[in-house]
Amino acid sequence: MPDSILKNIAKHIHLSEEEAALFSTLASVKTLPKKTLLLQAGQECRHLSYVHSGALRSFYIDKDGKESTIMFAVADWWITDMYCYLNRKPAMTHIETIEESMIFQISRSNFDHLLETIPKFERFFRILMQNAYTREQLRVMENLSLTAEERYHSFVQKYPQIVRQVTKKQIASYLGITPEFLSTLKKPEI
Amino acid sequence: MPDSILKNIAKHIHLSEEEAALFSTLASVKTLPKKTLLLQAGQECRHLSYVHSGALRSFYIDKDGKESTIMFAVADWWITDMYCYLNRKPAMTHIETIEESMIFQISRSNFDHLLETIPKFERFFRILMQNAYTREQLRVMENLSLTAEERYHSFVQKYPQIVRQVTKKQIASYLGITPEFLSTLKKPEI
DNA sequence: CGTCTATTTGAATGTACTCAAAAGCGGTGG
DNA sequence: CCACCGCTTTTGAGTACATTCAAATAGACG
Repeated sequence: MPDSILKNIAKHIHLSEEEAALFSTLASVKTLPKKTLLLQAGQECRHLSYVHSGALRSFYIDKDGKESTIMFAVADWWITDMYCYLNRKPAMTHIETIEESMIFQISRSNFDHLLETIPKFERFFRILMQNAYTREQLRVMENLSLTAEERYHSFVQKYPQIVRQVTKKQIASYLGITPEFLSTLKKPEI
Repeated sequence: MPDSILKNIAKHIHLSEEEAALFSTLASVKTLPKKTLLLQAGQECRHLSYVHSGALRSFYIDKDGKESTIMFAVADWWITDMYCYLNRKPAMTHIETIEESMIFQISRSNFDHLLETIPKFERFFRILMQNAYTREQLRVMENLSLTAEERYHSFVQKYPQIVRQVTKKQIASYLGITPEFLSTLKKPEI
């Protein structure tokens, strides 16, 4: 088991050897080929996933069949349908691999167990949720105040690595514009 | 000191008498008239506020002077410029009272102190952040997949209380549309 | 009552969309 | 290794949704 995920955790809390060992027993590794559907809307969302390598995205399909990308997750990111994972509701989103990916998964029951046995994880997930919240809030702010072109440039600047790993069509669906329109926009200097 | 805030906390964690008493010493009460500016963009964001009564909003003013409402906070909601509060950065948003309001405030240093002395608060804020995150993510999803009219109806259905306390102009700036356009939309049945 | 802001209405405009089609690119099989 | 297939990206014409600007009306507050 690569220790990328332990390093990710160590950014915010310190785990003893035993705690790290316990944690390792609660997470499982998976290697998934490109274009694998990890979660389907309507299903129970059983796993919180940490991306060791590769790239995934979560997306919503609306009543007209239009896809909206909710988030991308590349190396060192966490991804799940958080609302449905935490509240044991049927998933609203789909999650798929964009390329071959190696991930670590924590089931919902192991998540609860983790919080009970190692309360420090409350702090870890508090910080994780806090960062996710402020990131989403900034996204809302940009959606409200920037033009499509400005949002595109901001995305490229903020997430250059993601830009390398996903298609323009996927970026368009993240920004809330059509691929045709994205292609008319001035290309940003990277 | 009214115990609305202690009840809010009790929704997620149990505090002993002593812990509740300690908490009370770390929060301060304020009563603010209508249209009071609580936080100004550029200033340090020193406080996390819980709304006992009244209504507040946070908003961003972009380079063209356009206001975008980031969030409303009515009774039993928490509000601050979270990113700037947590990272001690200058505020990006303004926060003002919409009507006379009574709030409880926790300073950034008392926040840290609280987490250290009563670790249960890590859990409380984890849940608070988690709810805020999933709420923002749903908002992003709706912004991407719904028309302006659908978003308006969804807002009215989700937050009927907020609709009663704020102006249509403020709702328009939350939805990312102009007041003129909001006024042409079909009124939802409440 | 008078002033200030919010709300509504309408005309002209613009941003981003749809639809169609061509060009580019990557993966697969012969 | 290269030709074909499917998907992505680009380009363009016509359209629609939402904006800006202007002005009238309605409401709130001192």
